[in-house]
Amino acid sequence: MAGGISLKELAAELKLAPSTVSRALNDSYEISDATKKKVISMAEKLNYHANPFARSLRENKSKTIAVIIPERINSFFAQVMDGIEEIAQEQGYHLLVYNSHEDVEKEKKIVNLLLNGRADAIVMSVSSQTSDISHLKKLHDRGLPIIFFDRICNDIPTTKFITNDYQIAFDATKHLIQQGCKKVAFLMLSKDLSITKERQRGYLNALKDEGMEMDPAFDFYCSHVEETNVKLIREMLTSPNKPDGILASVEKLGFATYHAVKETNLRIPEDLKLISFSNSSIAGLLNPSMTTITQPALTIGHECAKLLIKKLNKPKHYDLVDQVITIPSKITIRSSTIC
Amino acid sequence: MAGGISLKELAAELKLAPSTVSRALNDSYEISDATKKKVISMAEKLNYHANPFARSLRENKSKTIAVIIPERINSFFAQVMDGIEEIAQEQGYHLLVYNSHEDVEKEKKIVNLLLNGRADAIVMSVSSQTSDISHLKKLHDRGLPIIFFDRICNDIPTTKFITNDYQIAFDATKHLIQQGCKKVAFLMLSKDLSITKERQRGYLNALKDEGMEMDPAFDFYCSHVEETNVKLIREMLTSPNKPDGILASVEKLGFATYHAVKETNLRIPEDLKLISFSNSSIAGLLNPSMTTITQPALTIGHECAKLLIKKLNKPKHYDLVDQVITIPSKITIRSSTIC
DNA sequence: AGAAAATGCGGAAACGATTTCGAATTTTTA
DNA sequence: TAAAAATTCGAAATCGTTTCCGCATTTTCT
Repeated sequence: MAGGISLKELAAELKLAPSTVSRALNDSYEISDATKKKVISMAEKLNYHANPFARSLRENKSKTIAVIIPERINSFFAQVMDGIEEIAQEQGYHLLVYNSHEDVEKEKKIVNLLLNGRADAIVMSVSSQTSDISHLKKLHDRGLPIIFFDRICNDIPTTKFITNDYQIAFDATKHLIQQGCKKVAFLMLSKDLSITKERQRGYLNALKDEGMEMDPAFDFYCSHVEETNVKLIREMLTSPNKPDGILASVEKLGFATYHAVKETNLRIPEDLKLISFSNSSIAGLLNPSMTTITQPALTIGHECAKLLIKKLNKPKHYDLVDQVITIPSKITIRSSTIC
Repeated sequence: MAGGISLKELAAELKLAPSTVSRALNDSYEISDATKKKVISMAEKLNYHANPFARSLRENKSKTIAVIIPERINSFFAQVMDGIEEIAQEQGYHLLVYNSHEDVEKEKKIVNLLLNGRADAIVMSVSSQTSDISHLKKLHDRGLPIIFFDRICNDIPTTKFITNDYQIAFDATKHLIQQGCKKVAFLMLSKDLSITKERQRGYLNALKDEGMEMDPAFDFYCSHVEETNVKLIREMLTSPNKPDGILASVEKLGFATYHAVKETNLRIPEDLKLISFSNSSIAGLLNPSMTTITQPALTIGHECAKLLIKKLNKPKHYDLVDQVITIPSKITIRSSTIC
């Protein structure tokens, strides 16, 4: 820093030893209240700020948490980020944020960047392309605390936070069927994703539970290219064997369906009922408004950060045990599923 | 780090001096190719990673840029972030991200956090509450490079990136009038914001240019509380003296207007025409689809990062001269402004 | 061939904080 | 009042890099 003053200079100004000044600023019991006052007021007067790198070097911790998300323009991830930041900030932690853009190669690069200890811990949701997890294993093997949320890695023994993916997808599918859907399709990003597996399981079990056959054509894989998805969905919706209900396993596919329905003579909800995972407040603005599965994004962020910081503050007392913690979602029924 | 090996240990393993190893890894001309090879291969074998804090301490730079935005759930800011990250990553910079939540007190806290040199530079867009800028002045006076975008601080002599706020608001207002609007209202967040000043100027000048009187009731200040805004806008829209056109100066107010219009017998665009600043792809999904002013968010992010990194890499050769760089927006005409 | 320059590397200081160890002074205790 | 204990502070080591300075050895030049 340009005008920065060091501890040593501050000590000289006070005619004290650097060790004394350091202790005074850290409120050590070894220092008298009198000198503490002196030191603190002089520090303020001279605008002293401890160099974070010197401290990190010495203490071997950076008070920094890295967060890796697969996309930024996504209300769910944005809310989780807000939740993490809220807790982190009140605990004096800083956030290093990375966007993998659903690209496993980018994700690997980011992970490699974090191998040097720049961050004390990691919170992440994997990209939809991530099936090989050796890069994440390496991180974990190095002893870096890591927590997954939403799109988790079951093979890495640590704590994960998710929503009740299976149950809520089950409920959502049931809801569609109850509203009269005979042919329900399931839209997903990638079969490797933990969330698609669980949500798909809920979808399939709901079908089975209702004695409905499952049409393989309705297991609908999408890409991460918006235009392609819209085109594919539209093709499905205009084919002879078209579904009359859709469960979109991620927000972007819900919106893509609305896009696809436009320039089509299909009507929602009369011809097609739609329910989608989404945390966007805009769902209620669409016409017809969209029935959504809303994840507890802020809470997930809070819990991730709380647990991680507990672990970081007392490494011996807390452990990131290998478990999956579930925080339930809520279904908000709107016009896209009821005539 | 747990399994981390230090430069000294690596040097011992190689039977070389730490200085030599450091130079070899940094590709110094003083080291022969032979030993460079040896050092590099051994470093890879032993999984050596340079401690970033030791380096930062020594070099007095952190390869880190702090970004402060007023809200995260906002397609414009999210896109700018993506743009910044793209350039930053390819130049080896990390991003520390903070959300001020439109709260000037939070903004001050964040800024104070950055006074210790944790970040080499700052990119920011101020909160809507920010009128006193002493905290930002302090930052700048300390010599920390700082760049503003969108919501800028004219009183701080540095480079700022904005869009053609005046002109595009002028054009948008003209567009509304051309579509038959007689009474156009202007929705804004806070009068202190640089963007509202410019956009309002464009709006007012367009009215004047068309010989239209400006009704003070149509200068419409909103809060940052979503529900309040919706209520206020609805009241305006159902009052005797109601506008037939609206220019929303930020995305969230455009959406709030759609919300307000619901549960009202007003029709867009027949009774009310609306154009809003927005970078959301969902604008096209609304019914009727929303005419928007789309800012070059990604480009703004790119340019901020490029300039800042140029400055950081060659502090002597580049300066953050006191100027405002304008990158034009585009109006995307959709159904909310044409019958 | 002898001086000058270039090459290749090691030693040690420095960055700015924290902390261990120790010492001096003051207070308490017997 | 002498000894023990508590209080308060200083000197120096340490974290892991980078870099200034120095020193051989080899190469180049005249």
